[in-house]
Amino acid sequence: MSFEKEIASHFTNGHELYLRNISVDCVIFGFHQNELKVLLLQAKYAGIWALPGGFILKDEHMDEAAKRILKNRTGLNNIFMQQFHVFSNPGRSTKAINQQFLKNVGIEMKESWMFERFVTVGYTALVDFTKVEPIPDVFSAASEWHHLQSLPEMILDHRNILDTALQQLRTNLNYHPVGYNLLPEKFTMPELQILYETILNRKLDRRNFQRKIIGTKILKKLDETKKGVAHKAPNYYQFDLKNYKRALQGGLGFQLS
Amino acid sequence: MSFEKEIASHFTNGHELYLRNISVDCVIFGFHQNELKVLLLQAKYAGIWALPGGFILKDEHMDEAAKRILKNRTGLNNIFMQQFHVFSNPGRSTKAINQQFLKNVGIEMKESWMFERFVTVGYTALVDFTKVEPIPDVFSAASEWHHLQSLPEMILDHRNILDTALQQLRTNLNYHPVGYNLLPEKFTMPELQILYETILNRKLDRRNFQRKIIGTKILKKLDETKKGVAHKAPNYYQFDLKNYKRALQGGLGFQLS
DNA sequence: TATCATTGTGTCGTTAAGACACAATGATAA
DNA sequence: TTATCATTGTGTCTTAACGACACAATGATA
Repeated sequence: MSFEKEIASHFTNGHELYLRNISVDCVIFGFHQNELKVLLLQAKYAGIWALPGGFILKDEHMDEAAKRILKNRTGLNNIFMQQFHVFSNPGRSTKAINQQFLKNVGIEMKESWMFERFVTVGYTALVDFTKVEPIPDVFSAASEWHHLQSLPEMILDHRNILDTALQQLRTNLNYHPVGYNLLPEKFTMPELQILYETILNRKLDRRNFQRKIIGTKILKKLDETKKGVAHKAPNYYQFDLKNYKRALQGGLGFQLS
Repeated sequence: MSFEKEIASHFTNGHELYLRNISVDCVIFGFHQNELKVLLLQAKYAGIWALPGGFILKDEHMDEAAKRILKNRTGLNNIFMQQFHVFSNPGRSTKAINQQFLKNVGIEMKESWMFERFVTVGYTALVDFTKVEPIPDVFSAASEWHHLQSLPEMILDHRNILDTALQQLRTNLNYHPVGYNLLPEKFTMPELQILYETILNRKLDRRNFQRKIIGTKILKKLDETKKGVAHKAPNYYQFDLKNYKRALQGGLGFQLS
């Protein structure tokens, strides 16, 4: 299908596929080494940035919709995702933006489900950005990882959604284990600590960190040290997946200073 | 407007007023003395029970919708409410139920926005049930307070919504102050403790409870004791509204054993 | 006036967490 | 070959929060 036809079809018939007035926006955080980024899409023509989002199929659980969006923008499966808040400002309509978009495509349209107001549900995900080749959606010209320190202007309340998600991500470090899919199979304690420090954007005490993480029992200590490093070789660990997944559901419950 | 006309109008034209495919369900907990109840509506004809719910007006914030629903079912204003979860099971459609309802009213209808699937956002509220004269909505024959220990069969996933809300209410005791609007202007420490014990459904240590509550600074100790009680007269307290409201936003952060 | 259930206040031990010290390690440089 | 030194592994000390518990004060009732 040509681009124009795809767009026209989406605006005229999309409401036969999707629920109306409700959308899902995903705040996909990307980590690697010591960097934390977030995936943003740049709209065609307008150039403004937005969170990857989408709609809920008529016969689809909202969680599935979030996973589908993640899969379509990153290619990743089986990533832990969580709904964290509903954003329902009455001004959440992209009517003007969408009409301008259609005009640029060369389509005239008076009415569309896409012109209506959307209540949106925010989801978070945390992935390794080196394992992702970002894929823009049909409305976007680019899909890129952005440093949290230098974010571009964003559409509607997406900046607020992002900020809320980051808060939630940080709070969740106290309740949910983090690191699986983000670190190599075998990793060292300093590597895990850097992950936490990067998310929190502050330093943690090395010794107290180790004590707390060990206390959660989500790690298995391996009989192996990292080779070829200057100075003392750190021990390798790997996640104890059984305890890790239990903690994902049940929670950890410690406090990071 | 006659009942039949009101119903017919709602099913045929309601989507001009409200957002589609999204609803709000309120879990309104009621407290008094040492009892915790929840407000449920009994559907006309079918007799099954449901949480008070409703829809979001096209130009209304979702929080306002929740407050409007609370106001309409209880008459209460200015009650602290919180969204706590989105329920989006693909099977969340009341098509069969609504068609049966219409049949009982004496209306035939093939299509309606009310037959579609709804994603619903759960809200919690906690009120004094002696200050409420429950008002059924147009679909309901009765509106009653139910003990949490003896709940009737409920529509769709409303029982699950209620259980999730109760969990959230209990967890929130550690983060948000509770009691304003539920206790008299002046109250005693044992009265406040009973509120907490009733919500948690377990006993707390009297002395440790006092220590923690005092630590939050949400109370002002009055120079007055309760009169006419057998045994030692307990002191009166009242809420320090400034600190109370600050804690409502910012959180408390203690742990009840 | 004694009783007694209840309230006000304090103490003790345990645990979790923050701050910090010191020995062990192992590649690198002298 | 040996000393250096940044980094890691492990432990201790102190403080704060909290659960368990003791005891005196109160005030209507018997």
